[in-house]
Amino acid sequence: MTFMTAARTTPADRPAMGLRERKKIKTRQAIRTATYALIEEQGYDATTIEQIADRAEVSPSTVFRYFPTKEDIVITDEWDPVMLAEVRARPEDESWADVLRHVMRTALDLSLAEEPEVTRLRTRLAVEVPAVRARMIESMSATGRLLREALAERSGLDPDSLELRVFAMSVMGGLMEVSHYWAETGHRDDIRELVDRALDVLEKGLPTQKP
Amino acid sequence: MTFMTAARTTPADRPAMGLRERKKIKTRQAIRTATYALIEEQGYDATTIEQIADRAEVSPSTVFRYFPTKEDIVITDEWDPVMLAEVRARPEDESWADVLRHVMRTALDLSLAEEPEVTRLRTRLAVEVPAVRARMIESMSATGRLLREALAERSGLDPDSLELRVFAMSVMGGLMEVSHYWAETGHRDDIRELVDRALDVLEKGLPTQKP
DNA sequence: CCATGAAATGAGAGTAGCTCTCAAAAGGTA
DNA sequence: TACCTTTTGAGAGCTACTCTCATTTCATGG
Repeated sequence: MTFMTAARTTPADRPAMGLRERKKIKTRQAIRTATYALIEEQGYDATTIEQIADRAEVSPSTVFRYFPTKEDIVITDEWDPVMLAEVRARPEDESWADVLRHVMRTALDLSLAEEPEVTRLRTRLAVEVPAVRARMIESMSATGRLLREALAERSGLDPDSLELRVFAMSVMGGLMEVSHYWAETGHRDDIRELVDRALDVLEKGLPTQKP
Repeated sequence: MTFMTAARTTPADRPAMGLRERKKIKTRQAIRTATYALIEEQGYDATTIEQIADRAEVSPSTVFRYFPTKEDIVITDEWDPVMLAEVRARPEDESWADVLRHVMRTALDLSLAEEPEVTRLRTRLAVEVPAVRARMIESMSATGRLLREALAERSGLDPDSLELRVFAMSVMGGLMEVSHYWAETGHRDDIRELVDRALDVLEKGLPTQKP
């Protein structure tokens, strides 16, 4: 779910870490922050890795050591394991749509509470910058694989079957479109509500369809 | 539907064109042919624009004049208008799933008949090369917009509504996964059959789902 | 508290995709 | 043949990204 904000480090693992790891996290965050700021100021394309490195006070080499591509600086997230756990925690007899509804809401609430502007920036960039959108979809299909696993456990179907694969990707495609819609309409709507409506469509098909 | 083979020029418009336009088409085709050949020989990444230009006997500048990116040389297609017309030609009362079934079959038959190897190469590259996959999904969402239009006409729903957008993209996501599945399993299956199964899932949901 | 090893960083060179500009060549027209 | 337009090639330039190697920074055991 790349359009959500990246999770911060939980306070729990702070004391256990040495100086080294703490510095790494700080650097990572510095690069991201610098990138977001520069993009807000000048736009995505006009922002170069060199500028990012300068503002984050690291070398360009270091930027690439932390993020494989420029797009990844923007879209990387660490939510997948969280969401997978969330799925597993839902009751056995709940429908997949309700499971997703619940999981998405939890994730969105967290994300919007932590860094609402970043969440919005991300979705906006996904609409405006093809490369970012591409990378985002890419990571979405990774999430799709996880969703497949989860659905396989619940439905008893083979996770590698065409049916489950198609199903999972169609759900992801639909959810992706929600993020797009949200950004394109200027983030006016409540995205949680949009997600609910999308899941209705995915569950029950188009409304008021001709017989 | 980027995983299908690009349509050749129909014989009809051959005589009407001057030398200039005929040359352009030949150049375009030369670049594509050179690209496919080089990729088969050395792989996608190892193939540079310079090599492509050399083999196609044009300059690198010209390659970029014909195709905006390297990926586009591989995935560009001209099927969308054809498919849209095909959709419009289907009877009013046919379900969207049947419409898609029909249209997809027509397109696939054409594509497989004309250049089966290219069709396979494309789907394989979409699995193996992230950049190609990204570009392919990109063009898929353009097709998604067309599908939306078509579905709007049939259902009477607003083509810009969240519901229709989500629906169209979920269908495209599902169909995309078919292409992936096909390539990942070594093109062993009959893709027309895979498409049918996928549309069943999209229409009726997962089979044998727990109540 | 210091020496030794490991990990992180920076500097710099190199590749390739892609853009832009401008002059030469080829096609169309009268 | 002469003139205009379109297409092409040559080349310079930018930037994302990779790789290598020397230097610095942290961790650790004596």
